[in-house]
Amino acid sequence: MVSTAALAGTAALVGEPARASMLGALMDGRALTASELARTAGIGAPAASAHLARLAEAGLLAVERQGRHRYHRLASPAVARMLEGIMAVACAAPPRVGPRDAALRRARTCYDHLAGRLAVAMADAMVARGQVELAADGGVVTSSGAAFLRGLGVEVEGAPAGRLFCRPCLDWSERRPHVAGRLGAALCARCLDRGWVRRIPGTRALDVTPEGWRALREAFGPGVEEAR
Amino acid sequence: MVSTAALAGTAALVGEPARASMLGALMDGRALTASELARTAGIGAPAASAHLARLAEAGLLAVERQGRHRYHRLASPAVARMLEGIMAVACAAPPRVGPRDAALRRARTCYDHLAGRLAVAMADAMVARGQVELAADGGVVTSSGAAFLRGLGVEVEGAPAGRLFCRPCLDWSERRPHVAGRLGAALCARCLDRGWVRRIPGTRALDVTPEGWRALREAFGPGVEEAR
DNA sequence: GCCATGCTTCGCCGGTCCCCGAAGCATTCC
DNA sequence: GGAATGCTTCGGGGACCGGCGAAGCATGGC
Repeated sequence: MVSTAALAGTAALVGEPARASMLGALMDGRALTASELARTAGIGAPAASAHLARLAEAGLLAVERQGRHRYHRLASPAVARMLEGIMAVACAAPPRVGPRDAALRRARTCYDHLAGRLAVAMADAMVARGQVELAADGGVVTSSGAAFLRGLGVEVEGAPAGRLFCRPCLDWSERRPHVAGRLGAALCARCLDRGWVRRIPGTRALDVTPEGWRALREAFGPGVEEAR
Repeated sequence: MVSTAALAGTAALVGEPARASMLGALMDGRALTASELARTAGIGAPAASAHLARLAEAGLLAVERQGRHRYHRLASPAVARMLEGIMAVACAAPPRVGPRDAALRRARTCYDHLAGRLAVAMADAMVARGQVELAADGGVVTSSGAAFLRGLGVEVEGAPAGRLFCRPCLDWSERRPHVAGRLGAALCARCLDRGWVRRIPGTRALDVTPEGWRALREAFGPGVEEAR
């Protein structure tokens, strides 16, 4: 029973609105300062300081001091995976999903990869064309998929035997899988640095540029337009 | 911000010692009655009833009434995945891992598959022999692996294109991946019904029978003995 | 029909923990 | 050096939540 205490302790850290809000803000993979996180959570500096100290102590956050600022980020991909897992359960529960956060539902980052309708549509397109195969417990990129991705400028070095792996990640708003893992991260990075999508400051939501819609349509087919 | 409230709510449900204890007890995939869970958590019937009602309401548990008993089980594999994810983070944090629960660390069930030293050793053996390939974000069974598994009587119907998928699951006690997913479940079931491992009542720990050690050694090589 | 068992609801108590205001270091800029 | 900014520590007040005991429905066995 020693382990369930640890389970409860970690979950309790996430199970507090202010802390959850901070962790959610960090899910895009960036590092934020203590005061930015305090503002996000809607609490004062002292309370934020205490929360952040506890999260860091427990190994959920990594802290980096830079001058008189303290930058906080998720300590590891495992933490992001944990948060994704909780969100998947959290958003499966309520029968009625709020119509809010339309921008978030359309396109957002999920730690290091894309999520939302756009990401699901991209995954669907790649699956339909036999470029990737996704199952509940894993996914692979086929050789035609590798060629397609190379054409996009996405280079993912192979996994064990030269294969390309991609982890499926249950999209909490769409409730269908999108592409995560190394491939998801590379794809997201490519979309950002080609200017196809842009971060919307202050949120995890993403804006798809007009050029982005053109390029994505050309690469992934007309299906992605439905995410618009 | 609507989503972080849900995140906090779900995490808070897990973040309470009594509830975490109950969820932990259900991680072996079985269904237990309310009173059994109350005993496990070390609380009275009224408190347990309230907790279970909340967990069911939130969609973490599925309840099935059978006569005057109420059987509770995890509502879905997603819930188990969430709990695994939290455990992985929880057990990565504390630098000192208690020497307790030696039996749990050796071999246990993890929802529907095997975990602990034994499971990691089995995964290692299969990887070393090129029967499965595991990466952080996915895994596949090779054709030689499929033949090996068939020989064991483990039949897993193919994923998308006739491939066999196996999800890697970070072992919270060993901090290395073992085999989960459909393959993990099938392997675990096979070990149980051949009498190689037996459930130890009242815990998720597993006992490996003498015959089990012989059979596992023969199938997976001498490496598994080190888990003994 | 009656009792026993399993689970739930109600009312109350107690502890935990989360927040803020004020004051105290640390770092940088002028 | 002095002032401003960013963050932390301290102390106190308040709210939330979990636990038990007693009593109230259900279901099953005799």
